[in-house]
Amino acid sequence: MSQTVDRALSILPLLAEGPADLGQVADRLGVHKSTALRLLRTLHEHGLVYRQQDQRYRLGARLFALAQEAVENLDVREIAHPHLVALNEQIGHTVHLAVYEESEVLYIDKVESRYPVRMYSRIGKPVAITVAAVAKLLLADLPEAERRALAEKLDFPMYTSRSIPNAAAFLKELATVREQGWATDLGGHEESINCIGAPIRGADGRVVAAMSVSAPNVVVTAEELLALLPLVRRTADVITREYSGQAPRQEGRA
Amino acid sequence: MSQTVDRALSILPLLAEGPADLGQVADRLGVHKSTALRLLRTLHEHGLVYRQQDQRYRLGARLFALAQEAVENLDVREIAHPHLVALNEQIGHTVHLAVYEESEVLYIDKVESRYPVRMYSRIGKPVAITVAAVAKLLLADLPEAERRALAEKLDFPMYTSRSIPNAAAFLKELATVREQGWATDLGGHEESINCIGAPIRGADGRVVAAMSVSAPNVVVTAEELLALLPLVRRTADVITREYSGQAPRQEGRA
DNA sequence: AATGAGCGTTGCATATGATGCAACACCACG
DNA sequence: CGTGGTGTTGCATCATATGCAACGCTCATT
Repeated sequence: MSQTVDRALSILPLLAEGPADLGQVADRLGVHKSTALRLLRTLHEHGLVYRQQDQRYRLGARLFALAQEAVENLDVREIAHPHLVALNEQIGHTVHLAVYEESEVLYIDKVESRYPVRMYSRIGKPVAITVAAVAKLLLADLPEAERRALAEKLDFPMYTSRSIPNAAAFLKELATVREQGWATDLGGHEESINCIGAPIRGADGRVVAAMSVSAPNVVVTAEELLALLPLVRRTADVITREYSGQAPRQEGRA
Repeated sequence: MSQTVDRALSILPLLAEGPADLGQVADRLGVHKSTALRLLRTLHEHGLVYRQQDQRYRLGARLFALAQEAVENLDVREIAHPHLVALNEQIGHTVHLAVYEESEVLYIDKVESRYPVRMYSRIGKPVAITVAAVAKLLLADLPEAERRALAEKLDFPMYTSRSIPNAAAFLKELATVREQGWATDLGGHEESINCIGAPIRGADGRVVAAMSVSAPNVVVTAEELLALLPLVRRTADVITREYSGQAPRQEGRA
């Protein structure tokens, strides 16, 4: 809609691939160097882009700060967090919280199992949308049309032999998930990892987030993990109740 | 430099404070609603902004993805990470990695303590720049003029009675840190938390990052923590060697 | 039901502001 | 001491962002 802004923003994903110099940016944008320079300068002033010693540009620090603040303002996350921690303390495995947005599913919180300390950095990473339990839960609740459209658009990479192979199978799986109110991923993403998940709903009954528990089958078998399902669903329900409870997001700040 | 882009980008920090509707955005930008609409639409197309059901805008998912990719492209981080993990396994406390950029110091990696008492910090979060050990290390290496200018510009909040109170004391502390090649923060940010840190240098000898170990004094006393200093410094040196790696050219810094 | 207030949205005329050009400055390299 | 590759600046042109006013919609009020 706004050409100038559009061009400027196009620089960001470009730099996400790695640092680039002025000429490269100008070329990839298809604009004059001087134009690219002005855009980069503006991005720079806002801290979204940083210029390293060799004069090349890369993504800047404010990006983190923004993503940071954004995630902290998500009220589902805030409400859910203590419950996720409690669940984690009880059963020990990794617990995830995810939301759906603009054809992507992404983790917005994670509590690590007591295993080798993993990176915080997976938060924000797009989820394997065709196989993850949380993805199934979130997509299963989309309106029919949107669900169908999305399924058509997706790729179905065969991470493992048990990955969901195509749109038809995917839609069928979503129907099941929708029906039963919980979801699994049994080795569909990584051969040895199983997940079980349950939905968190808003006051209107729509699914606003999904949580899951993941564990490698060297630790617990799929059956043992499934035995935890009632506990997981109960946790999700508690969060749902608190989230849809009153109306704590009635007003922002002023 | 580019007014349109400038305005568009100004929307991001504004939304970081919390969701806002079109009118609010237009007001705070001082532009017509229709203008704000176009800017928001452009931001939306790039996924930086998301429109929730109530039509209000908030920061979008791509922001995470970008921050994600950005941090993954930092080579210091990549090289340092395994060493940080190893150090954490050896001593158990929380380990941080931070860089300086544009008058801010921010964490780019963190390995959690194995102890139940954890420190609140987040990757991407700006560090308390006047007191943190990593901040001292990074700032101590700035050119004289820049260091002085920055010190003048800073606020010196008294987080605790041991916080550094003013620019003069700060510059003095930086001189010490510069001299000795390591830094501490003994209860300067939170009364009960101590940190020790060491610098990581590039091939030219300039400090490119800083690492620290933090522990609450209910777990280890400051003296016990300081006893770990040689270990921390050694780790930092190993990272430095690997990072400034290939060309074993002796640096020209004295 | 009817009315109106408050919000987001659209098309359009205007001139602001973004653009590409060409010339310049700088550095590294031969 | 040139020469080719950078990044940078000032400027004339016109593309493009802007504000306006009118419209459509939803919701609350009567």
